[in-house]
Amino acid sequence: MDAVTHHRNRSDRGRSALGPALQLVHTGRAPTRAVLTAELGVTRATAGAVAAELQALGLITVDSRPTGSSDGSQGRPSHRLGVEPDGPVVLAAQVHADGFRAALVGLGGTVVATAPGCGDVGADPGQVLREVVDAGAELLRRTGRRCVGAGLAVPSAVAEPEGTALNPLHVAWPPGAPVREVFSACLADAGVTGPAPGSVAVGYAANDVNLGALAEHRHGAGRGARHLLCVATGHRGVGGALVLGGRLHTGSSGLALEVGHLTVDPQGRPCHCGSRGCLDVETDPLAFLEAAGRDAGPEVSLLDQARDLLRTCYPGDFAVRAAAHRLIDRLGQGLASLVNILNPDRVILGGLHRELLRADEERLRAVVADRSLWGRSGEVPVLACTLDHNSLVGAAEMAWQPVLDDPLLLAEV
Amino acid sequence: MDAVTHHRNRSDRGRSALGPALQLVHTGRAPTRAVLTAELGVTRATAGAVAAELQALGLITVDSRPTGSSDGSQGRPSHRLGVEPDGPVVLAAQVHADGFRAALVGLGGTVVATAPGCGDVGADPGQVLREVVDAGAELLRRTGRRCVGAGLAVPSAVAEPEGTALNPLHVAWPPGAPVREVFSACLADAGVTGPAPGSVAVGYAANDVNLGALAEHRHGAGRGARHLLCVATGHRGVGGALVLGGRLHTGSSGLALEVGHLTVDPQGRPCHCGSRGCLDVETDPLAFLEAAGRDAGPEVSLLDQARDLLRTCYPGDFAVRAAAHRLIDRLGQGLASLVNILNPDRVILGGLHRELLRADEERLRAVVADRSLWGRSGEVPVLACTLDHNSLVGAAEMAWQPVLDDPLLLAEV
DNA sequence: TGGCTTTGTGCTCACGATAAACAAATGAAA
DNA sequence: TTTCATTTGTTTATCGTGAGCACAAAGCCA
Repeated sequence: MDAVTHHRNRSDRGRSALGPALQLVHTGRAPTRAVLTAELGVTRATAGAVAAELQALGLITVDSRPTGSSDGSQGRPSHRLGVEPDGPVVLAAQVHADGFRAALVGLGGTVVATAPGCGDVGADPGQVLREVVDAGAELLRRTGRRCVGAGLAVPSAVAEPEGTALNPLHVAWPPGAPVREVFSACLADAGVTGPAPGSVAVGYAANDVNLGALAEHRHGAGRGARHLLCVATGHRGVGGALVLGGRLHTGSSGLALEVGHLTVDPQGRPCHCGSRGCLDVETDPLAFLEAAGRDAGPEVSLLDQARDLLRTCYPGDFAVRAAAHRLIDRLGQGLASLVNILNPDRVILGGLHRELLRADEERLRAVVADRSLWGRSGEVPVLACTLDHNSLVGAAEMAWQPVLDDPLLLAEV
Repeated sequence: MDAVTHHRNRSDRGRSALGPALQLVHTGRAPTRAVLTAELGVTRATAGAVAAELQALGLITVDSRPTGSSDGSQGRPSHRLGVEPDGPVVLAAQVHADGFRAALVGLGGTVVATAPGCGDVGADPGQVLREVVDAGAELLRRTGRRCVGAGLAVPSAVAEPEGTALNPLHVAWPPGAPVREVFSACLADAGVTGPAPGSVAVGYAANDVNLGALAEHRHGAGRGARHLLCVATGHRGVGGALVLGGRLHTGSSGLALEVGHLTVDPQGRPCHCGSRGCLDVETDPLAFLEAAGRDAGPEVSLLDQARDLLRTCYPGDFAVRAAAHRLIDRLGQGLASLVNILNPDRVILGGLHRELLRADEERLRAVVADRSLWGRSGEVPVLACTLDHNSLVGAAEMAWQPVLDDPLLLAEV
């Protein structure tokens, strides 16, 4: 009853290099055991032991006989490392304006199976989350894979540590809905398992743009960035996210990067927040449609309408071109403000913002460079996101995180 | 020639708990050995060994017989830990609009000796830095203390890793001046020593507001904050800083928190950046003086003029009150934007902004709360900075950092 | 075939931290 | 005062992790 009180403060479990090693393989930064050795900064013996243990846990593959190995260099070829394709998976879920999506995602961001569900999302979070969790559980049953966690992406800021959706604008949920709690309850009801054998999964929930940023950082356009800023607009409003040192920066209560009310046009349109010219009302799909003089129809999502309009009519149609330029300028102003505040080494755009970037990269980059201190002293890389369902993959990343931090969780009694 | 290549990647030197322990004592979070044991999460034996080693290095004091110890609790009283008052010091330097300041600072943020120097700062960084370093070296000679590093605070963003002053607005330096290089050269010329015995100090240089934030976080109003945002205005323009997890967030190239061009008033005054209503031109001392209808005289600094005016005429004089309210509202808008982006758990204001906070706390807090998402769902603590020379102390913190990370540097051959 | 180069593996060893028993220093109760 | 409970410091034995080193293995290249 004496020393026992001490050694529980920090995670005493686990070889210390096990987690970092798994992350390196997971993100593809350790294709061979030799690279793993160098990246970890340990001896070959240690790296070998670590790789063997991860292999024994069923998380990675170690290919000792790389058939047709001819990477040019001489010397003994190194064992190739990879993610175990038949290893455990996590349940990734996403709720968006047009329904939900459930998927099983393995290490390396591999989407193993997907189950989309369409239709309106009602006012009761419990109902949708039950549907999406059940869909995920069905996937688990069908594939017979071991599940080691679950993550949920929602179109709202999620307050920490409460786990409540503060501003679920695109869905009819009540503000403050306890999404994480409800998600966890659904997981327990469906019998979804967590990292430790026989345990029940705890539900992780976070904002979809944040999770998209996390996914892009690990498997997409953000790989290798130390300070990654993501900005995206899906349906209404604008979301932002920041990844610092491989981790999401969610602020002290989960509400960081709520960038929608940055002023980007002093003479702009009035916003419900009381100000005018906010990023939210100046650069979202509705703003684009209205600036182009088009009416927003209810049949397809605003993002799809705006994207189609931009793709089909962009350089030619005068109104569309003017609208695009208007949004690009406003977006550039907002990005410049964010760059001045956060000084990221990379910026990634999603949703309609990605389309705007593709429409005129030069113009957007010029605005950002012109309006930011760093832009004037160097170049700020502004890129399009590359993953198809980055929010979903990000939800999976969040669910994988405990295992990535301590792979031995999988072997615990 | 094989394994030798490995074990230099990470700092293999040193008991791993030595640095964290010193930081705990340094920041006052470990007043006794028992608390140190708990904070480190190690056994009493380990904590004892660590404390003894730090004492042997001459960094801390371990008082085994606390005279008049009556902290109420029963049980054997714990040894009191403290910073060694006669231990090593660092050379802290600051350049500002009205001259420079040099000081010797010990652990715990204790200013041991100070040497101010007044007058205009010329266009040659080398000249001022030589003067300030010489003044610091003179202090070292007079006191006979061991010097283990040197840090410099400048009124400009400092680009990393170049160490150049990008926008030295308050001094006549050319933009891009290589301050760190020049500072290091002056230190070498003056024979200022570094952490390792016999070594020459390398110069660290950073923005003054950033360093002030670091100092407030460790020894001032920011103690215990996990995500600390500081905003301050000294002479012209506004500076910001963010401390995350005990470390300054300087962004990928040192230019984070350049908050001066946030739009805080769409109908505001034009700014040289091309926009209008920027935080820089709306909330700095000159803005206040002009809003109050006063002419800025050249005799004393703008900050002093504005502060005096606010302190003497605030609630009574109508023009002054209106001007203060105008600035408070603009500042609140800017803080709200930053709170939405960074979601800090504490905000600290310096310079004239501190005076504005003191003039009407309620008004400022109300604006921040009303305009920020987090403010509406909770309360954002907005506080005044408490340290007298926080930039100077912050420069010392920066210089101490290598030792705080690895105290054994002091004992190296 | 025999260098050369690079990587994997099997040992020993050093060292940091734990665990556990014991000693010391206080307050509270008898 | 004596005794006990409580809390902390100290000592010793022990263990686990990773380093260091020697050697084997597996490819290039001549």
